[in-house]
This record gives sequence, structure tokens and C-alpha cells, in this order.
Amino acid sequence: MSFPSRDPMPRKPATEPKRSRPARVADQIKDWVVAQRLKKGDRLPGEAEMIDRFGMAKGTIREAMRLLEAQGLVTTRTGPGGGSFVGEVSEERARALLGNYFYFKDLTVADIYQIRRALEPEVAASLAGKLSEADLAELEALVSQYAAPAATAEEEREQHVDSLKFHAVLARHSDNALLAFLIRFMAQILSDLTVYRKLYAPHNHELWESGRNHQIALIAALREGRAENARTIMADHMATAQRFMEAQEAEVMKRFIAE
Amino acid sequence: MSFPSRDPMPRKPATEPKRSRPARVADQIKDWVVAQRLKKGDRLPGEAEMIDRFGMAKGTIREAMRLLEAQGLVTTRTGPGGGSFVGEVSEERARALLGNYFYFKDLTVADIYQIRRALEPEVAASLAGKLSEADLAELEALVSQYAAPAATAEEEREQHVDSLKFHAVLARHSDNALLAFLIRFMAQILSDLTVYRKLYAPHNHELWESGRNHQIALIAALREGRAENARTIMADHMATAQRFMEAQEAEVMKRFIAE
DNA sequence: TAAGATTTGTTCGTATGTATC
DNA sequence: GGATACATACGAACAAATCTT
Repeated sequence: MSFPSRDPMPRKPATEPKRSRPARVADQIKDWVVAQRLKKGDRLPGEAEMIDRFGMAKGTIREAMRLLEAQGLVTTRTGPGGGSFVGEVSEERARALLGNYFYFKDLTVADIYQIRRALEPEVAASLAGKLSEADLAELEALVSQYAAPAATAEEEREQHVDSLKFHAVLARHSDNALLAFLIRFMAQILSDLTVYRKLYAPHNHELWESGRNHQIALIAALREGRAENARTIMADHMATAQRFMEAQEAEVMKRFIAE
Repeated sequence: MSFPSRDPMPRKPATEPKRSRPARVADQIKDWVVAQRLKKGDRLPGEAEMIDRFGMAKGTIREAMRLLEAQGLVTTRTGPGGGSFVGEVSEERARALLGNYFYFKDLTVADIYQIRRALEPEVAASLAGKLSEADLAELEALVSQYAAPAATAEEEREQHVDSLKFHAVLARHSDNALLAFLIRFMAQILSDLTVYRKLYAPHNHELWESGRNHQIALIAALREGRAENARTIMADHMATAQRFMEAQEAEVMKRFIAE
């Protein structure tokens, strides 16, 4: 292990945007991890060694580690054999971090559905004929959870969240990591949003039922490998879902996503 | 300002996954910021006050602030009137943070284009007739930068990056913040990837020229407000670009994105 | 320009907590 | 239980940045 050597701080040209020492230390560690091609569980040098190598105080090093920890890049354990380890960024954390960005952005339901309408059919098509019977059964079980019409507003909300789970589960099987992430990110936003039902807009049962039937038809198409059919069913489903959502007043992203 | 009051740490049930003190402090501050509906530039209590309120040492508080800083949620300044401030997460940081997640995920060019093919036409259609003549001129200026065929591999790479900039600029005008972010995120990934030209695959001039003509035609369609026309042109353009990229061997996301 | 005030930044020494053997 | 090897936390002092006068 050859860390960037002693006194690794280049005497900064005063022109540069001055960054704090912890930030620079974090950058160097990051670069070092990449250069060393360290993998998921690999151990980083301990505090003591870092203090030596960087010639800085414990507190500074610790702040640097917290910077990396917040990004999900390292995890830390105490005790013998403990220390800091390279940690793969979890999907949950990635969603939370990205959610923070949109916290300030006032996304609308229409914004999200513009993208869902483009991406969800793509997922459906790419998964046709690729799911095991067990996977399909899992989807069917989910759909059956909201077979009965919702009685209360709270029940309706739960059903909504369940139906979003359908899409999250579907996305999990995609071998396109970016596509899967985006689907699940949007599902989370929609799950989290606070929905205020319009008083004059009672539960639209037909619209809801139509959405549910779409999902059932979709499972059939997936099972039988009809890719283009799955695509159009999903496209219809999204159109329905959007109408359903826009029949309600929703306030989107008015909170930070819990880690 | 009423912070969660003195000794705000609930005596944790030993069952819970023990989080570090800085992490819990960071969570509480985050919750507090949301509860207070603080906005972009608002000032947080100073170190001294936090030390009081939380009853913890300075180092602990500082580590908590670094956790928030890494997420882009606060920035800190020294001096009188200094302190920590609520800071809107920048798009750059959001891209970097999300990029870290995909660092471990081995995205392929095909993965990215599966999504670009779905989203870029959507942007094009939604922008038809909405751009000012100045915006259109900016796009034309970009396209003119790679009018001449590239001589060297390096030149070709620069042209590629420039052509991606075309899409980033386009996305900037979308009023869908999520859509705009995604377009630009993918553009960044593609800009950053290290491209190894296949030795036996010399520059495909026709393919490249075709892509450029698509962009020129697209600008015309945007100017004249032909939304569906813009959509299909962009769809063709993406198909062309994908073929162009796959004619090369590309290693995607093998580094962290610089902050 | 200079001095003083305010607030974060950094260091060091010490003590405590925690997991492994 | 005890010894060991680590991170975690505290507190006091001093350094640096930046605003005001």
C-alpha cells in the first residue's frame, strides 16, 4: 500500500477555489482507491496510519472519512480488524442522495409520468419471456393484494403504494442497472408523495379497475413472451395511471427521503 | 429557532442498527431543516450553539456537518456572519453522487442507449416551437463545431463530447427537471467513458455525417414547431449514435466522476 | 491600512467504547 | 474474563478566514 506519500498536499495555487483539508484528504483517498482498484470489502489504512501519511490530526482525518461515508463509499467498524472499508453504494442511499437534489426542484406528477410513459414500456418489453414462473407468481401475488376496491382514503393510499411495488419488482429483474434504478426511483417518489384527494373527486373505481386489469394482462403477456404486446399494455397502463393521479392533487417531494 | 431541545438523543433500543452519533445528529439537523421549512440560503445554528443543544463535543458536531456537506445539503463559511447554510444540491454534485453508485455497476453502452432512445425523443418533441432564436443559434453554433471530419482519434473524441453537449444544452431548456437531469447524466457518462477504437474499425464517416445531419434537421423541426417530426428525427439520431458507439469498444464508468 | 471581533478550522492529549482473540 | 486493536468521543487551546470599524 503506497498512499500518496508523506505531505501529499500540493501547495495550492492561491487562485484555486480553496477546499477544506478534510475535503482534500477525502479526494485523495478516493483517487487512491480508484488507482488501487480496490473492491467492495477492501480495507483502507487505519486512522493512525492516515494521520502519519497525511501528516494531519485525527479530527481532520475523521472528518474526511465522514465525507466519504455520506457518499456511501466507505463504511467503518470498530474493534480489532476494524477500520474503514470500501463499501458499494447501496441503491437506497443512491435514491436518497438523488432525492435530495429534487427536494428543491418541485417535480410535478406530470413530470414523473412523462418519463414513466417512456421507460416503463421499455422494461416490460425487455422482460417478456425472461421471467421465471416464480417471478411471475410474485407479481400475481402483489396484484391480488389490491383486488378489492378501497373503502377509505388511507386504504386507497396503501393500494397505490402496493401497485407501485409491482413496478419496482418488475424493474429488479431488468439487467439494465440504470433503467432499474430509475424505475424504482420514480416509484419511490410516487410512494412518498402526500396525496390530497380532491373533495369533489371521489374514488374513480373504473379507472382503478382498468389499471389493475392492465397489470393482469401484462403478466400474461410477459409469461407468453409477447414483447410488443407487453409494451403496449404497459403504455396503456401508464396513461391510465397518470389520469388517475392527476385526478388527485398531489404534492410531490416535499420532504427528504429517509436514508 | 427551537432545535430539538437539549439531550435530543432518544436512548436507543439496543435492537436498532446502531448509528454513530454524528450520523444521528446529522439526521436530526436534516429533519429540523425540513420541519422549519428552511430555504436555500438560510443559516443554521453555529457550532457553539449546536454543542450546547446536543450536549456533544465540537468534533462530533463537525463530523455531522461534514456528513451533510457531502450530500450537498449545507455549505459552511468562516468569519463573522459565517456559519453553516442550507445549500441547494447542485446538479454537478447530484450527478457525481449518482455516478458513484454506477461506478460499481458496469453499465454498458447498450444500457445507456436503451434509455436515451426512450428519453431523448421525448425532450425533442416537448421543446418543439418553445425555443428562442437565440437558443436555436446556440445549438447551431455547437453543430458547426464539428462540421469537418475528424482526422485523429483524439479529435474524434472531442467531436463526440461536443455532440453530447448538444443534448445537454437541449435538456437545459426542458421544464421537466427530472428529464433534464437524466439527459445530462447520461451525456456525462458517455463523455467520460474511455473509448478504445477498434483497430479494424476505422472512422465510419457516413455514420457520423448522418448523425450530424440529424441534428441539423432537428434544429429546423424545433424552430418550426413540428413536435412529432422532431421526435422521429431524434429517434433516428439515437439509433445512429448507438450504432456509431457500438462500432467501438468502450469501457464505461471505470472511474469516479470528479466532484 | 490596521486592529478587533466573530465564527469556523485544526491540533493534541486523554479517555471511553467495542469487537476479536 | 482479560488482553489487544481498533474507532469514537471529549475538551481545551490555538490557527485561520472574514467582516466591521
